[in-house]
Amino acid sequence: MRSLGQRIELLKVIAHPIRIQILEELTKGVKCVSDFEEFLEISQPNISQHLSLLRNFRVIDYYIDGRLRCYFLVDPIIPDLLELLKKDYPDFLPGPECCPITKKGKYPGQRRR
Amino acid sequence: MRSLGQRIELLKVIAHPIRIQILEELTKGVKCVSDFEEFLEISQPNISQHLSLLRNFRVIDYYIDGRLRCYFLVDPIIPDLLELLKKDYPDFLPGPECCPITKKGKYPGQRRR
DNA sequence: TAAATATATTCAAATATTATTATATTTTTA
DNA sequence: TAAAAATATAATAATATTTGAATATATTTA
Repeated sequence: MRSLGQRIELLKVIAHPIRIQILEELTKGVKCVSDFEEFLEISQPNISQHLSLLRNFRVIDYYIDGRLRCYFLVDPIIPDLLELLKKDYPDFLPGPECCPITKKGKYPGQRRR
Repeated sequence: MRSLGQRIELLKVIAHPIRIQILEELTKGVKCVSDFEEFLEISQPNISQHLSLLRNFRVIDYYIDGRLRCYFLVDPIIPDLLELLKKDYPDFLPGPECCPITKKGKYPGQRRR
């Protein structure tokens, strides 16, 4: 199991609009840098920086084909995580019994003092 | 379904060592601020700051019991997300066919030029 | 009603993340 | 072999996040 630190690290790595799009794309298969240039509206160096960050955290890796770098997913949690984030949920969990709209209620734990 | 922006926002909110611990604790039930003080090694104002951030993003809410504020989970994705992050996975996904250890291979997409 | 308790708010300082710009590297092609 | 193509790296500037310190608010208790 991932440590707390590793879980946070992973979340931080994914929590970026460019990187999450890169990962979404890679769940569909191998892609090289210029493939990303086609749909990401940022500069090539910036794409490379995000790819290299993802690689440093072992989320993706690449192989070389001539002058292309072909990137692919490595961390197996990624597809599940991206899918879960897109899942439909009700607006909120059922509130605790003691939680009326008035925001008044009784504390369920041991009361101190 | 959450928009891309909402998904990122959610990930960023969770991707913090204190906040993820707060959320883990809240999956077990209602907790007030001084409950958190017992196991988080940070100042009370700092705890309140994180709680208020979580509330601003509609991840948690609270009700009032006298001078206690009793916090609880609101966003239903949280328990699933925290559970997924703790799930055991193999070290990596099976690599693409064309990816030997040598990092050499053939690009599977349309080759440009 | 004054003191104590529980918690929140505000602002500034410290730190971390991200984007930009310029340049470098490697491989292929003419 | 020089130029073009594909990509990476490094340094800096811009921006966002986090913490710390001081203080404020509301409720209960003595």
